[in-house]
Amino acid sequence: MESKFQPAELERRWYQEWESNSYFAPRPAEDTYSIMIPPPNVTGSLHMGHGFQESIIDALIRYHRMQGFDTLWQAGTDHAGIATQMVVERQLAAEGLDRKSLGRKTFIDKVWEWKETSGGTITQQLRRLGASPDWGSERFTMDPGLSEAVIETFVRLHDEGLIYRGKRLVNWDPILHTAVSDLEVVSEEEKGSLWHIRYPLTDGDGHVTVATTRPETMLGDTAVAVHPNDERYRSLVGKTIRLPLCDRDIPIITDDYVDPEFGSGCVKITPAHDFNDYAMGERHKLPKINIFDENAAISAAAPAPYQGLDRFDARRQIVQELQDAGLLERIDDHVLKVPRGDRSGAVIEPFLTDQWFVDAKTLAKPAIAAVQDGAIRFVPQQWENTYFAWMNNIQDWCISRQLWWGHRIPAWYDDNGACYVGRSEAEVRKAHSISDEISLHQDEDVLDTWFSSGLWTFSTLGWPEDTERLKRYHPSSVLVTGFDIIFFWVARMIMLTLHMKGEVPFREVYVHGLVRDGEGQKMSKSKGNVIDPIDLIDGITLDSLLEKRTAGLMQPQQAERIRKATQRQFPDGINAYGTDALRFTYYSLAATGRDIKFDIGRIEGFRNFCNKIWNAARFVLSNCEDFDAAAFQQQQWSPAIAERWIEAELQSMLARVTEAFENYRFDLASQALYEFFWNEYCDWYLELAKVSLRDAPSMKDRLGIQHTLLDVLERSLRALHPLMPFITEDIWQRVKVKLNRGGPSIMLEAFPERRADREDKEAIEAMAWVKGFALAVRGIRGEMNIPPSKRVPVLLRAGVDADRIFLEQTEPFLKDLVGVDSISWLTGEEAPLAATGLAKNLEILVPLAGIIDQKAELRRLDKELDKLRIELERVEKKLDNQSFVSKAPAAVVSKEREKLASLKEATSKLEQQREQLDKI
RNA sequence: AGGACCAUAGCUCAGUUGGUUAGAGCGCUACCUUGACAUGGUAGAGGUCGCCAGUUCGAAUCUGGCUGGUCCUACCA
Repeated sequence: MESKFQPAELERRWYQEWESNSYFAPRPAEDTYSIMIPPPNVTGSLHMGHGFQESIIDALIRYHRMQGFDTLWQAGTDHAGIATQMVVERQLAAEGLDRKSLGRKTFIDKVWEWKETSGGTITQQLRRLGASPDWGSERFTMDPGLSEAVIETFVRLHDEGLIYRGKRLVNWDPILHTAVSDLEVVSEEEKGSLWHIRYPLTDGDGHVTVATTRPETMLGDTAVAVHPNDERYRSLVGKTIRLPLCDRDIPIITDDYVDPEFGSGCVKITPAHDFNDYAMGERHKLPKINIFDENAAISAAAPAPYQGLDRFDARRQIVQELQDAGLLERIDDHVLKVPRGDRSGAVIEPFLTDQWFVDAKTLAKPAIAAVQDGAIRFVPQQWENTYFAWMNNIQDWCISRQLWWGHRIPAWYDDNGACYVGRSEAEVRKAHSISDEISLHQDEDVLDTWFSSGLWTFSTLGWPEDTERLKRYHPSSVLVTGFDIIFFWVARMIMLTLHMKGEVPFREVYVHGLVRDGEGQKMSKSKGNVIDPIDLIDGITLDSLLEKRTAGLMQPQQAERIRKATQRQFPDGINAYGTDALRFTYYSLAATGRDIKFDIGRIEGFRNFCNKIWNAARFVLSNCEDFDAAAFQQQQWSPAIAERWIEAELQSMLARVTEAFENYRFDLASQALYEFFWNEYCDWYLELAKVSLRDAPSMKDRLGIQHTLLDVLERSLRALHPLMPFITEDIWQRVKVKLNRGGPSIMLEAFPERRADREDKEAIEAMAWVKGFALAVRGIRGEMNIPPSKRVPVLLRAGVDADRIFLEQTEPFLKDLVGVDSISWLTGEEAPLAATGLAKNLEILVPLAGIIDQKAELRRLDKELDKLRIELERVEKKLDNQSFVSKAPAAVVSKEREKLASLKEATSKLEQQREQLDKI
């Protein structure tokens, strides 16, 4: 083995080994455990969020697989309607083509072609993470089976009246030319203006002033509204105004919605282009004038001079004309929220069109109940509030999209516009007795991507067929996802699955946080702060990183700033840390579902941990070359104190790890493993074993110690494996040979079994004593600057029986661990001049002769005494408090009393020692 | 506007039903290349647990308020 851990080669080798042997496939067992991957977009590449999420899923999967479950991790990808269509359209644009000139069929063929050739990037990258999904059953949301599930669901919901078609005001993306759902609209504050416009009264008796952020929509105004209690306008209510530039008369009405405090307290109402105005229009039966076309340019419904103008050009022109007419009272600067499409960035236009909707209110009821009554549990639980808040307030879901890439809506129209929904044209004709002479054409629209994602947990398992897989793996055990898609996906999955399948899609939802950069900023291409998980695994030079971060920016002027920031943060690029270190970093940061600031220092620390494991294994293997498993088996070896102790520590680690896994506390699991392996096994047990092996024990003892070294290492590797799959496999393969146990791969082995009979309190106490002794002597050595090469004698005084027993059990270790050449008890005679340390109340003296600076020792003692006295005072005060003594539980009080006695004794011992030292 | 979460060492974070001398990693200081590992070892410095009240014998932990930060939902034309 190399002296340094080199991850790259072995990661590739082992992954290939696992995959080619189908180790990821489910294996029959009584209990099942299943997780459906949140399907990444086929267009996507792996980012830190995926890395984090899939690492968590893989840990859960590997852990349960090792616990003996029939474990399925369902793999797959999402067709991601808008995102994918945009990618392919952009490519066509580069070739001077567009989808309309190609036609629907050719365009869709192109998208499929693209999906086949370059759509699998992300699944390849998933492999680099060591992910172990069942690749053999990978699904895509537009596979025939899944498409069938989509059509079946649509038709059934339609038959039940839960899907309907209607003309509604929807969010329209004028670049993509499609409706989008509320969730696909992001509103950010932007600087704008508030125009105050005079609307003259029809009777010529003055005017009212309305304030608006969108003057161009006045072309579609059908009323002006004031608050019913607003005295200023009371006399005008019922009159009409003459709408400037339009020569239409529109009424002045009252509505509670109007805030008299804002602007002039008088609002123009445009029912066809604003959601609030739409609602008001419905209340007051106002006409709706649609003044835009699908490009958000002015339509034929508006006065001729403006027709065909883009909305922003129209705005400029209208403002100018109002000003020329003296109707523009003033313009205020105004910050407003501008709604933009999350994909296109275009300003979203509320637009009246025919669309398909899901009656979400009806579906939400059982979905709310499922979480309320605990059929589905959120972890952390607080997310349930978010879920309820949205579900109790849910709006009907617009599911039609004016795109080509996606599941086409299974509805057909005849030439009279009559609409028929069915599984196919043939079914529709048959059901409605439509003869072949009558032509039918299918709805041009496709379904929102999230409609098919909503069926993911059961469509992937073969539904609507009643398959074995479906029976076996549904409902899934847990959904692992980010809070950002609770509404998009989680809620819709729960609604659709409960309704279609009659059961919950999953029993638990583990909601993890977002991965942010070191400063807590969201990682984004435009900020130039993205870290690619693959770069953390393989490393990247500064030049390549700069290239990557500044290429293809939407705002090229940001490039210089990004270069500088990147150079500052990664002056030497990024080192190659390997997958295991990256994964372990994710786990250590995965606490309580909060957001993660990704700190490069953490991964470096865990790379070092990998190296530590590697070198510990090197040490063990090189010291066990002559180990003979068969010979060991034949002996009746009873473990000595050090071996009993490390076994007990292993048990306690396993208990912590198991509990952590049950509670999705991957940070605690990783910490327990790290602490056990480094701070107990490496720091102490390997050192103890060195001593015992060197002291030429019997062959029986030698085999026993070697067995412990190998066996504890082997079980540690198995416990670590769900978190660090590669290094554990590589080392395990070498260790299992020595132990003569195990199958072809660590990933198929059982998670280490817990053994209550090996929780050895006595051994733990003995080792605690050893540690206390070592710490006391090392403390003296350290602060007295005694060189490590200098061996010192140690004298003991004032011990109790336990001290003598422990000393007897562990004396050989003590000498080596802390560089001591002799240990003896002081009996009666005067102690020599010495430095004093305490382990509990055992006095440990290191004679000063020729070694120690007396002044330094006095300083050291004073420091120790100060600490003791502060603590002593605190405890005394506590015990002097009558109400503490009478009200606190007896156990707490007696613990304090013991502490007091012990502190007093320690203080007086050190004081005596100090006095003696001071005299000389 | 409503809601959620966060505030602990220079930095990133643990601290599970109130009782520890408040911890870890990184960074920092000193010493050490001793046969697994300098991606290492040993010792050490560093915190009035954001602020103010309250409950309690006892508060980092519970309650209320305040300040600062992050985010979500809704939205004023």
